Amino acid sequence: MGHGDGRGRIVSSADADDTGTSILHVDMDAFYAAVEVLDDPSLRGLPLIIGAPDGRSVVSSASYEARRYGVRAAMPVSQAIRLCPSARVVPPHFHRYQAVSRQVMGIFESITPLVEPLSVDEAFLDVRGVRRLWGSPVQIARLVRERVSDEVGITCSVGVAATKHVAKMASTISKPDGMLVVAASETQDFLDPRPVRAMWGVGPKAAEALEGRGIRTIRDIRTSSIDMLDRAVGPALTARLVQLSRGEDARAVETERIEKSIGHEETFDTDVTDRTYLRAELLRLADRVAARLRKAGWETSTVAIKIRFDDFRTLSRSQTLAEPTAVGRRIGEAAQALFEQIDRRDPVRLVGVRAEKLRPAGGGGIGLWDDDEDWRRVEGAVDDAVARFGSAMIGRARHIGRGEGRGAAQHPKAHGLD
DNA sequence: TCTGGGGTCCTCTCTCGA
DNA sequence: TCTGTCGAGAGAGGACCC
Repeated sequence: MGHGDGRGRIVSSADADDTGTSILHVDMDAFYAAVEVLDDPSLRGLPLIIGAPDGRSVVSSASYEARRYGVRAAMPVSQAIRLCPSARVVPPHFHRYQAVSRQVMGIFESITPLVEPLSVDEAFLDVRGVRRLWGSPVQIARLVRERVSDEVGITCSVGVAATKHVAKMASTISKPDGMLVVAASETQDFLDPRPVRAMWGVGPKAAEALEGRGIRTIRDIRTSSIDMLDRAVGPALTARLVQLSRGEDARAVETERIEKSIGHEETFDTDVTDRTYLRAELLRLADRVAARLRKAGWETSTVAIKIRFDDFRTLSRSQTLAEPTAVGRRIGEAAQALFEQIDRRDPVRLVGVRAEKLRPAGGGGIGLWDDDEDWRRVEGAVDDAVARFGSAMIGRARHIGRGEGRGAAQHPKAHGLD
């Protein structure tokens, strides 16, 4: 999702030179905010902040009207409201965004079978094989933009280039509601003056390390010594950045993506010291992970937990299981055992459980447990928790257990229940 | 003035066996 | 039998992406 506010936007004309290009990067403009406007047109033109208005939530997306005040994704909602007090804060509706995303991806797939979704709101398209059907890459980009606008009612931006990296940079620069074409022969001129931070894979830390050595533009990366780059960002990133800085990017548009891990984590409204409650949370998260594993037909052979303390220091622990499993109880027990290894007793703000090293289910997990039985056990655990923490928790806990809740979990202390 | 959630990938350290 | 070395794999932590 783009973080910019549209300043510095560059777009191409409809008859731009697209020689040597075949990759499109399509990115929806302020996607979550656009879907909210779609569903409630009275919001059009208002500064919108998509994020839970209470607790410790952060901005998931913001309309361009809000971005002009400095509001950015991943910023705490409280800070965003201070920057833009007139903004309307809208809680996110993720199921709705996924539904609109499916509609948009359907349009892409009706144009080319080579579609690689990157997230809910962006995708790469390889249009090499469909030129005779739809025309040149520029004509296809225009078609995509028209169809998304006409059939879905939201705008998108498209980068057209010879490689994925350049196409992605181009779409970012053309936002919102634009198209930028970089012909193969113009790639180096396009890349050279851009800041290192604009490169895919260069975040705040890498940018700081590079800029601290005077490496500020992509041209600087291209012309710096490998030794200096190595010292700044390490050999793996150096190799990648040097290639990208030359416009070399052999990555194809991949239509299949294999999940490598599945996890859940939750930040509490207020920090938690009660270890019994934290153990129960781990079990609940493990159940959600296990349910997703079974639904996807996977088993896990490694369970990892994440604990974030009140000072934001984060620990992780992981363990390889004797046997792969998709059973919530086994994952939960492993998570709880890992938790017991952590000596620190400070207040905890977040707990997470993740299943790693996935493999297709072949044995014990599936078949031993069905969802109904798991739910009976979850309901039983909820009843135990209610007995322990008070009845006011029951509605919230059951909602969370069924995956209906979202955002920060509620500790009973937050309600003054214990 | 506080810092979500769901992921992937990389680096470093440690352990273990050859 | 002891010591050193090397590679593989596991585990921990961090950076990055949307």
